Amino acid sequence: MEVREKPYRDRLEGVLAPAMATAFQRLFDHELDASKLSFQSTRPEFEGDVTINVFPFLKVSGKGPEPTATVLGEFLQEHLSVVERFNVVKGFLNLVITDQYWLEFMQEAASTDILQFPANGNKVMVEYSSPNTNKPLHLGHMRNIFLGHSVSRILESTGHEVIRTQVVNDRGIHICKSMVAWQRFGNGETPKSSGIKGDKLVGKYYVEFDKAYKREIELLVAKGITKETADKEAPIMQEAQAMLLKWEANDPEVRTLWEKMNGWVYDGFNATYERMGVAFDKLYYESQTYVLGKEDILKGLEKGVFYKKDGAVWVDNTPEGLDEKVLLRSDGTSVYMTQDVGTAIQRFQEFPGLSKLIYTVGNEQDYHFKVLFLILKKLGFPWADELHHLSYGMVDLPSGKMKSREGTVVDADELIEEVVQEARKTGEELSKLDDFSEAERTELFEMIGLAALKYYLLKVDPKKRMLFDPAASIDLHGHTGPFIQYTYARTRSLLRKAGPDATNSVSLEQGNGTLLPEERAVIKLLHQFPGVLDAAATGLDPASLANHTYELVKTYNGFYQNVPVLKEEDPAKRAMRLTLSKAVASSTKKAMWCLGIEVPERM
RNA sequence: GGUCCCGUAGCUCAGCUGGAUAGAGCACCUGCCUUCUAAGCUGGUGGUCGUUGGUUCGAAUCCAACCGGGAUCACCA
Repeated sequence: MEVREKPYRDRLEGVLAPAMATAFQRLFDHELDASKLSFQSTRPEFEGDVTINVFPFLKVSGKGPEPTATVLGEFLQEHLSVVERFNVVKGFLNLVITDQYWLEFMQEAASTDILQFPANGNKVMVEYSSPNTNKPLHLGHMRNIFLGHSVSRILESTGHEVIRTQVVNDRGIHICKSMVAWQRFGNGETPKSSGIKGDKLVGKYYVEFDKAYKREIELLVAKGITKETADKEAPIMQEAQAMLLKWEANDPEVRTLWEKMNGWVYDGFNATYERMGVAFDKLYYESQTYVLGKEDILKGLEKGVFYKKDGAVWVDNTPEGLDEKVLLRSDGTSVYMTQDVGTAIQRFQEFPGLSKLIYTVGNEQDYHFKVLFLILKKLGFPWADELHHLSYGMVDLPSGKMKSREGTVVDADELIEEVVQEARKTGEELSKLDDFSEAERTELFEMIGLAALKYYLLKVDPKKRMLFDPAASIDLHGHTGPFIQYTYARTRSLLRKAGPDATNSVSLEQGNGTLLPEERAVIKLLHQFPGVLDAAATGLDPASLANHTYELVKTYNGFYQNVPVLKEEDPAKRAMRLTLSKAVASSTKKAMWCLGIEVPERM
């Protein structure tokens, strides 16, 4: 059997699997088919820690389920010191792992960061957020941003070097609309003069544009012009289109206004990002990247990867089960796909050694990315296989889909303020914070509110469409971020009271059978944590990490409620339980860091 | 119409490389604060895992068809 490539997957399996291979040689004179070997946690109603299912091996053993499991169990018990004893139920071999093993692992988890893997030399770029500059960030962006940010952290924890990036969609007809409306109706209003946050102000004029546009269409239709014609001929729309042309022609006046209004938006975005606790290492602006890709497409045309039809350049993806797609219009201009091709190429040139590029973009663009990756593969770039679309589902509201046109979007700033206020309300009611200064309270409530929101959005499988329930998102009880924070604060409280040396006298020499079920359950979840992190990194899935963290702290709460720690008189047991609390504290803190969530010392 | 995704408790979600009696949270009912933080813990109610077939020792999990919901398929971005 080969050495496992992923030592973090599960350490026990790393010991058990080779022993199983040896057992197969000796007992059955057969190679073990490792793909059929599966380990699972023993169900709580049976005795044991790890369960091996022997059904797949009955042909090889030539025996029934029970005898097969029994001989394997005897072999493992005899050859592995970590196997204390075993029992067999039907085809299930339940192994009891020694307390010694669990205690040693606990000690390690308390003294080292089990959720930090060594650097592996891989450089990964993660793109997320990527907003338009004509309106403020909303709930949809929040899922995107928290996801991308969390994935970045998870990748860092598993040893990758991460470059966080966003493409700011700063050009195009949408921003021209805001600009035209501001010119017409703004009377020189600025964020400073109005006290309105920059992105909100520009968003306001985007809405003003739409209103004026609709009025003009109505007027034209009233004059007997068809709706279709009116859509095109409304003066304000023509003005916006003229402005876009001027922008492209580098008209100084338009460019100045554009820079001014985009500047307002960036100030607004940055304030929101800062409150969210996210940041980027590298920004791309579409005003600079939209010209990219044209030459790459032409090169592809020369190589015969693409073809010309009616003056336009096409790619034929029908052999791959997709469609044909235009890459350059017959007038030679680019489409959206063109610049995405060019941008990807540029990034790999700019960052030599970049091994992976992850796009955090909604699943409505699944097809787009399929085509993009395929085109880059056809162009022969070896890194084309390392492109990933982190595709996430839309966020629905109880009232249905979010639509910016219909004003049903949930504004990011408002939502954050709401959850923070809710945290404040609850926090003040519980009145545990009498000695906190106002500044400390504010910081704490900010932390708790954001935890509620981030955890709420991250605990659901990213791939799935999810429902945003406002009441549930500000809930601080149950399966929530604040619940996890609360448990962390409990562990910190214990450790503070115990003093700095409290965990020093922990003894690993305790006899087997002394570990309580509550203690063992917590340690086992800690033991699984590195494997969960590894899987989360591989699957770009913060939800699995979020759910495991919840399971851990929930189990710890059961321990806390039923087993004395500080009040335990036996110094060895007391030290052990404090060490366990320390391990839970540090792992929980790190896991929450991976989710982009901070944890408080007290709450 | 083609392609892709999703249907699990009243609601929101886990579980899905096939394994033992399908799990949480919310909601509802029930106990536990003179004791380490009750933002907690305990017990209970609640399921044809969309439907039907197939694969097999074994299917919520894999395959097919169907039903229901969504996305996407522009010389748009």
